[in-house]
Amino acid sequence: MRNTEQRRVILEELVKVVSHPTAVEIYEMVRKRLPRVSLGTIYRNLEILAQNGTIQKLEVAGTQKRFDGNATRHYHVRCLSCGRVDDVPVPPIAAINDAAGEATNYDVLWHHVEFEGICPRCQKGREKVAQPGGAEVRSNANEGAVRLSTEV
Amino acid sequence: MRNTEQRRVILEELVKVVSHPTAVEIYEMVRKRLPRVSLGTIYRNLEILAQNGTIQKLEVAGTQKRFDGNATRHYHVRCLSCGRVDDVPVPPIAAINDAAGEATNYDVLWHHVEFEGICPRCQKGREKVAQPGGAEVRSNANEGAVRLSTEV
DNA sequence: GTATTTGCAAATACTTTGCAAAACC
DNA sequence: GGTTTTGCAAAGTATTTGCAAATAC
Repeated sequence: MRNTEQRRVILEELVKVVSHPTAVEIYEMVRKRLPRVSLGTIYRNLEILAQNGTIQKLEVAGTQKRFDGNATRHYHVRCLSCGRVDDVPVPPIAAINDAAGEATNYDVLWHHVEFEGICPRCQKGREKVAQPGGAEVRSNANEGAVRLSTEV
Repeated sequence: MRNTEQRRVILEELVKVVSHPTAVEIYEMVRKRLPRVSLGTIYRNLEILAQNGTIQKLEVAGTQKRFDGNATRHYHVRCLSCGRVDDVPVPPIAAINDAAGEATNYDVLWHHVEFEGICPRCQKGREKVAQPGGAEVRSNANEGAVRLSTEV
């Protein structure tokens, strides 16, 4: 895999934010640094990076796929009002894979959890806002950004 | 809401199967009984029935939405090999909503769980089959079809 | 009789792909 | 220099919508 500027910038921008942007949102972010980048390149590279395990492609509710610069598996929560998607810093419950396997005879490998609710902003009256309020910078500050524990 | 034949047949066909068909699969099922039905009508009615709470629109991984004639909330498992989606007869863990709420400051209302693994058929060698093996009739037989307990 | 719903077709939304030129190693 | 990747544009897939005719109540 070649180290192209486009690929590098896409990854840098995605890792920089805690939001879970769509391909088009990433396109807008990258375009500020590489104005001639194309949307096709964004999609191609996000796919490659996801295959790689460098990032995660999220299959959350809604029409667009979202991408997560944190490749460690973790749960997500989606705001029913504004659509934003946040991480849920709670240890994944690996044990339920076995229970599901017994109940279905599937060989269960993993699971995804998507909580739904109302985010703190929307609780404070900013209701029915369609657009998530732009990309937020990833930080280690303690603004609810509890560290994810390792998978159980 | 009017009781049209199309709407009635769509619901009947959906409730009849344990698979979680896509709109196009439902279209094919309904078309056998109402050959002149249109795909637009299928989409419009599935949307109405889901709003209603009569059925569920599932946001599972993949490009197409799937529909579930069982409106009670329950978990699902998806086969990584053939793509089929089955119910997981395990009681939902309502308690984790609170944990997620505390961890994120969201007002968490509910959650969805999607297990992923390999279904019994694919374990037996039928690998890499793209098409789920057709609609299966819903039954109360004990072929793994454990009754779902009520939401906790 | 009137409002809802249908079938049809066109439009929309998101993502993928073909191809020649450019970039990487 | 040969292969991978890019930008661009066109195509593909899933879903939604406008509208006149048909249907339910």
